Amino acid sequence: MAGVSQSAVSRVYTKGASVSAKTRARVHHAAQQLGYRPDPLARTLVTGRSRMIGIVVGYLDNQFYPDAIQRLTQQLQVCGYHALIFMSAQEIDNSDKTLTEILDYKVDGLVIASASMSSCLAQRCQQEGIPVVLFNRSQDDDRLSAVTSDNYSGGKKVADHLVESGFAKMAYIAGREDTATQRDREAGFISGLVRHGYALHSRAVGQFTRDGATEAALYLFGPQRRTHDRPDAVFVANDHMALAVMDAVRFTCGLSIPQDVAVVGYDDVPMASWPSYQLTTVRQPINQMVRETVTLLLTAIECGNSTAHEDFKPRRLSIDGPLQIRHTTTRTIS
Amino acid sequence: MAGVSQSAVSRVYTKGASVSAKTRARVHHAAQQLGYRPDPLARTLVTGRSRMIGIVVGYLDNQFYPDAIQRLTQQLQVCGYHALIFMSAQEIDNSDKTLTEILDYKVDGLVIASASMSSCLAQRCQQEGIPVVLFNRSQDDDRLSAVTSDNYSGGKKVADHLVESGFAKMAYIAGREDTATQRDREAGFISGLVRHGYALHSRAVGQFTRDGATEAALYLFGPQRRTHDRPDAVFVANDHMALAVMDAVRFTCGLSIPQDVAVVGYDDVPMASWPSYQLTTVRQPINQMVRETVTLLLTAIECGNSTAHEDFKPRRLSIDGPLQIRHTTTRTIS
DNA sequence: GACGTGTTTGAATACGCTTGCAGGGGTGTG
DNA sequence: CACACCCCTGCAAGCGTATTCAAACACGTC
Repeated sequence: MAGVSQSAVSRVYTKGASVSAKTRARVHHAAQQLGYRPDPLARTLVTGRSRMIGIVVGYLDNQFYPDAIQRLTQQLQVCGYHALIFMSAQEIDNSDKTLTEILDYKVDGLVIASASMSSCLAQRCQQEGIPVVLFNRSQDDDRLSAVTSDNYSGGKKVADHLVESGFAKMAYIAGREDTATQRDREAGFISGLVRHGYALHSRAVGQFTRDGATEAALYLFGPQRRTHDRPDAVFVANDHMALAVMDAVRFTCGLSIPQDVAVVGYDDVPMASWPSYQLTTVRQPINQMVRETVTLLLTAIECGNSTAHEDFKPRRLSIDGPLQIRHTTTRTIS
Repeated sequence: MAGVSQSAVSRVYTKGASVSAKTRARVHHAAQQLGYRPDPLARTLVTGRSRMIGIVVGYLDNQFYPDAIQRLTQQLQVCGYHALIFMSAQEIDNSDKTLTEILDYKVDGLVIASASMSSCLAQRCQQEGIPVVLFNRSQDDDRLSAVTSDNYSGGKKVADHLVESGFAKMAYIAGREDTATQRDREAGFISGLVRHGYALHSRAVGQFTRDGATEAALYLFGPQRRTHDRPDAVFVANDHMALAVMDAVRFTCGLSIPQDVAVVGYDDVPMASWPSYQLTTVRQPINQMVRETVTLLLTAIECGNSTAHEDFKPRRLSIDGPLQIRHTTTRTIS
């Protein structure tokens, strides 16, 4: 040491502590020379707060998630928190192991962005006293905070656009049926169609996976379909699947987009704007969603810390996102 | 407590400790009822080992990295370690902040997969006593372990394939010039060309970014090029850029692949096999690379733990990967 | 029953930090 | 000068675990 007691040192590195300018300078100087830096782990041990936020994510194939993780991480870093990323394998028996792992690491809060994570799991975390925010995923249980884009309104916008563009036989390719995200997008879409006097022409399920979407596309547009029985537009529950659908439609079914079929996705992942796809899609306002998620989570953390952690009301935000119109729905008038 | 001392409990949860079957049973039973589980943080505090591995990555736009992270995480989990992911913003002044953050979290080891991380940073970590393995990235400093695919041999295979397929005016689009990965791929490619009596026709730099690659493609294939001065094949330093090149070549330059230009990439990311691209590329044997990386790292950790941590020899592995031939280089004989 | 051997066990200490508490020195007021 | 008051500071008690050390114990043997 160089001059003072150990508690003085601690206070230098604690935000709201009272230290004279003189000792602070001395400590800083000594720390510089010794290369000393306070150990956050030991700090966690005594304060109970780790300044780590867990991010639970299912898979990274869908470019939307790497993108979201990247922004979440950065935003958290700005607020002095660090992200701890958990990959929840989609197997069910594993989810319990994941849970205990998360609790082990004493994260201060949790962002769950994985549709494959059982819903009770989130609840259990919440009950253990750590705040949870669902990201791009909602749930019936309204004790959980959630941030999503406005899926219902998004679906509706797609319907409006397709009708206005002159398409008539609208199909839908669904994600996993057990997710609210999927339900809302479809409900919005169908309600939009109905409002214009249309009904859903046909439907298939793609499970949010590329393979599932490919299969669904083959079902809707494969050679077994007669031309008059074939949809002339399809809304796919997310971009990850929509890109697969475009590939299948073009290269397996030999149809052209948008002349034979219009395609619309949801998310506006980077690839959607690539020249090979030029996919019309509903943009998720990801920056805003990330900001809200972090705000919500940190508020809950502060709140739970200062008082009994029951007084914080969970909120469910759904943020409106614009329809990004690109080539897959713009018919060249011939 | 239910019956025994605290040290006994500790021993129950420590691997090589001697506990009678009776106490073990009693402790387990009590733990079950109390919902007790040992706190890994407190354990870390006293043992100095956290069972966490840091993964440093620059950006996730290039699908290769999410993919790698996913596999690394899983592989580490199997070995009882957990991955802590650090996103190093590419700004230089930030890298120092990143470093201290990493050291703060007392990771047992580090995988660096970010080309944007200054090389001295890795060294400093190494000097602090935490083992480092470079992933998909090599370096002149041979005190650092590294796992890469055999970039030189990969480049050579590309040259062989292009020559054998009858292409003659070979161009190359480079990544960031300051990376060994880039240098090796180019050197292998050129040496391969030379061996067949060819020379590099032209060259541009894409900086491993999509925008950079687009620009490079425009330089090589834009309208200012006369047909006779235009390459008929281009090897791009990675798939992420190669996809951008394909888009630019097709949609901006109006050329067709592979009739006007053949394109080859490196990595074999999932998108390379999508019907829209069908990109010929050198496959990175990612599973094997991940396995080796984890093995190397864990060995170093064990080693450094048992003895003075200087006896572990850094190793540099480069694993051979096959050329995946697809449509972008298969000229239909007309 | 005494003794040696090997296995369990508990008490004590350390890990690096925070924080409540009380004492010490300064300042302003009566 | 005495008093109250406030700002700093050091002391000491933890936080939940691993680990050393010596004591306790079980068992087999002579």
